Amino acid sequence: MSELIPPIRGMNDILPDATPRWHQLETVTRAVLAAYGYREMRVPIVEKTELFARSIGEVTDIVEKEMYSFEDRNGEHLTLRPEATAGMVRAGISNGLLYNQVQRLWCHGPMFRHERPQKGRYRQFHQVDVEAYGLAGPDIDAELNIMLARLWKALGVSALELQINTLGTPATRQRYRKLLVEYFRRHLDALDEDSRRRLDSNPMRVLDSKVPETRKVVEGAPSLLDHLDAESQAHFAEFQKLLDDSGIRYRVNPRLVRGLDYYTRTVFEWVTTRLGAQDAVCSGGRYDGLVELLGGKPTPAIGFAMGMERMVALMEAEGVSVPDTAPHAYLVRVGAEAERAGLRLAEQLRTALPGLRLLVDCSGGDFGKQLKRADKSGARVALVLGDNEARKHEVGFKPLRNTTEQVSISWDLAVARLAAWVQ
RNA sequence: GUGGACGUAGCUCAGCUGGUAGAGCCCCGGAUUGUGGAUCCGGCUGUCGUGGGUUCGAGCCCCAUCGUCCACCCCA
Repeated sequence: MSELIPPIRGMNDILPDATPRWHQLETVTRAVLAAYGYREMRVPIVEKTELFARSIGEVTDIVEKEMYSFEDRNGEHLTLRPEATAGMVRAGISNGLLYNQVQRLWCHGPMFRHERPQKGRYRQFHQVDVEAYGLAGPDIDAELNIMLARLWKALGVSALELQINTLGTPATRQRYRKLLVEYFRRHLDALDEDSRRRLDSNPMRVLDSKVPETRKVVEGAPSLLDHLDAESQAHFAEFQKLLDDSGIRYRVNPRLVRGLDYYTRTVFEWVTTRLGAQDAVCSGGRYDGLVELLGGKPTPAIGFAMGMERMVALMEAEGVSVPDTAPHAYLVRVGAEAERAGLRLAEQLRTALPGLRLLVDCSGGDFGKQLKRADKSGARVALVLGDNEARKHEVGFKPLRNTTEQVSISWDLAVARLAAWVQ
């Protein structure tokens, strides 16, 4: 044997036992998004590095130390996307989708961040990314979360809490930032090292600190909610009213600060207590300035990203059942005539019954061996074909999950029997 | 990037104060030459993560390295 080539750290293979769960998540998500008028778009996984640097923010952790960046053969600086919004906006502008138009769009696929892997955090991970463009009012903010509440219900998960906050306009945020920095500077001694560092790079993140000492200081800090401009305040109030109307429960979390620079006004996060430290399953917010920042016409926008690995983990944790993917029937063949006839029978069944999952034993052996495999496959029934049956155009119909006797029936009748199990 | 725990068969794991590697599951064969499940019998599989070092001798001790997990940081 040759030398083994190991997989890349933090990048997972999603194995056949796991894919039914992923399909379930994708299928349900697709249906809910369609019900709200969202259309799928597919964009490249690689973009120019500049796109992410400009949109996410030069001084964010993502851009400073987490991106998979490289030079291609032409010397262009490219990056594996660390998030989807920048590419979606770029594609929207490139293709004229965002000019004076309302668009409800979504995409899904892999994202890449060079972080230390842990539970719910990987270097290649997958997101469903949803974006609404051209809508400035709080009703779309609310609708997105109403839609998410419906999605959670459809997926069968309940251990999620909605947290909301507002960051105001860039102008108010800047003013507030100043106040905040001044306040923290007065209490510098009480701040931990990380928080001191953040004071220069991203002071609002200090509000999110988990260090007890720092938390005490944070409690006395000025709140952004008290320094909002009137319009942002009204927007946030209306957003909450609409959530109330829909019976969506939420908690205002003044410390909720998104890590990406482009967020404005409404931000939100659906969190769970069931997944350890990486508790945010879905989060997003408004980014009214991003389209313009990337060279488009000023366009209000709001969106969110759902972490698929985290959602899959939550579904597992909550014991959501997975659709059965075991074969409906397992065909065993013994004898030269039966072997040939069996393949014809299998094709007839598949033609007559779209959706039928039929496995033909091609490993050989006597009836005992093949039936053992039939049982292991999880099939409901074994179709038993020997030369005797083949000559008479019949097949043994042997239920494997109850004690019903095997019967010999015509091929046509086999179609009718199996039809009941195929949707 | 920081800290801690852990890497032994395909999987889950045991392996004593350092003495030449084991169990269960899985898989394969048989009991059962046209019939699965339960039971019984037999069998296969190991760069002990990798590379060094200490030692007469290393799965065990030391160093380095890679990986996994958990937490920090950050975030989906």
